[in-house]
Amino acid sequence: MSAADLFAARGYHGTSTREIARRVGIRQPSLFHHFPTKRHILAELLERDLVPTLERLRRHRRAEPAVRLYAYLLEDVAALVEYPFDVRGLYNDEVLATEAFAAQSRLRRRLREETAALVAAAVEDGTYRDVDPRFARRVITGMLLDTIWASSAREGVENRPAEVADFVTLGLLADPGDLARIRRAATDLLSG
Amino acid sequence: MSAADLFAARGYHGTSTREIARRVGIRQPSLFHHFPTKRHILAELLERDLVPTLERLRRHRRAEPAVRLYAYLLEDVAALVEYPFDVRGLYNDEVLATEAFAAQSRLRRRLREETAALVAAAVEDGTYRDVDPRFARRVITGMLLDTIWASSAREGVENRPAEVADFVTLGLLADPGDLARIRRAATDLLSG
DNA sequence: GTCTATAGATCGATAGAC
DNA sequence: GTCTATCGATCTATAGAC
Repeated sequence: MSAADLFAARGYHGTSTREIARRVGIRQPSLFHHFPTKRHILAELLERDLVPTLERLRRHRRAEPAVRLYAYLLEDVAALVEYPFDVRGLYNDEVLATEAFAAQSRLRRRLREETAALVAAAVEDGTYRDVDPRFARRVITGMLLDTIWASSAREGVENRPAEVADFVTLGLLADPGDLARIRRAATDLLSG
Repeated sequence: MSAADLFAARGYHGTSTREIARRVGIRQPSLFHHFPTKRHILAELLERDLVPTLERLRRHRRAEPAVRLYAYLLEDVAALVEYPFDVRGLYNDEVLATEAFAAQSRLRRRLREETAALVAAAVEDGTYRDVDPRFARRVITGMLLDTIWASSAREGVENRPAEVADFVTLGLLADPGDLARIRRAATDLLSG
């Protein structure tokens, strides 16, 4: 569904149902046979992004927090780079605060909370230095979103997951010498 | 001018000239006495953000690259947090690629190039590890934009500039032990 | 499930009085 | 420099035939 690309590039209001329909190959009113309103179209696209992302974050529950976060970053960036549609910019619109997107907003809040909790746990066990988990969470989501700009800009995308995971981990570690160990544990987790 | 808040929150297309006019306290057609088109309104707002940002990046030309970048981050985040209007989301719309915004796109490209060049110089002199300067540039702009979300969300904003500068520098340094020295040099630069 | 036709609202921008 | 009035385009969504 390339409607997401339109929403991402031009925003919710800048994307007309006529144009969405044209990309799908039907006429504008035919859209309303599949979706009750324009908002429901965006809601489904958001859902299709948020659900697997949250699922990735929740994997490997038994691993140590810093390793889990590293593994999550590897998987998430890899997934974003290969995405069937362009997510960037999907989340920058005020319409998302609307009643119609309540379910998606809940998913998004949960994603944020659980990311911050993971950081907090790694601070707690001494692996990370004493950073504000909400600050770290914001850095991470900011990097993830901006990473996607890169993937469409097609610049050396192969090792980007490792770059992102390394950068974030280095910014958070109490002892930077831990990086190699964490990286190894995370890749073991994913390959095993 | 609170029109920027509207553009930032709802995107270019989601912001009507009627609403902009209402915030300014005049009627919609009166706007067109001050600006020839709606696009020129956004163009001026972009200009008002980009020009001082680029100026900040260019300060302290004689300092070493890693120190300059640290000082830039301190100043830029501090400025963003105190901004008279909300910049977040201003730069996420496809309309910016339009002819009407050619001048602002040039400014923005220059900002990106010079940031990447600063990173490249710090890699060159051995202060930073061997990261892709464009990747680092993207991380930095991603963090800066996402930082602003925090400022409007009003969560412990006082030491955010230092948090951002520390995080970015730690993610880039070849020797994390350099952080204290660079931080000191940068604050000296700004106070001196 | 797709179509044509169109309702009803809102958009950016202009005309012209004051 | 602000106003009222309004044009013409475009928008989401509905009605109803096939």
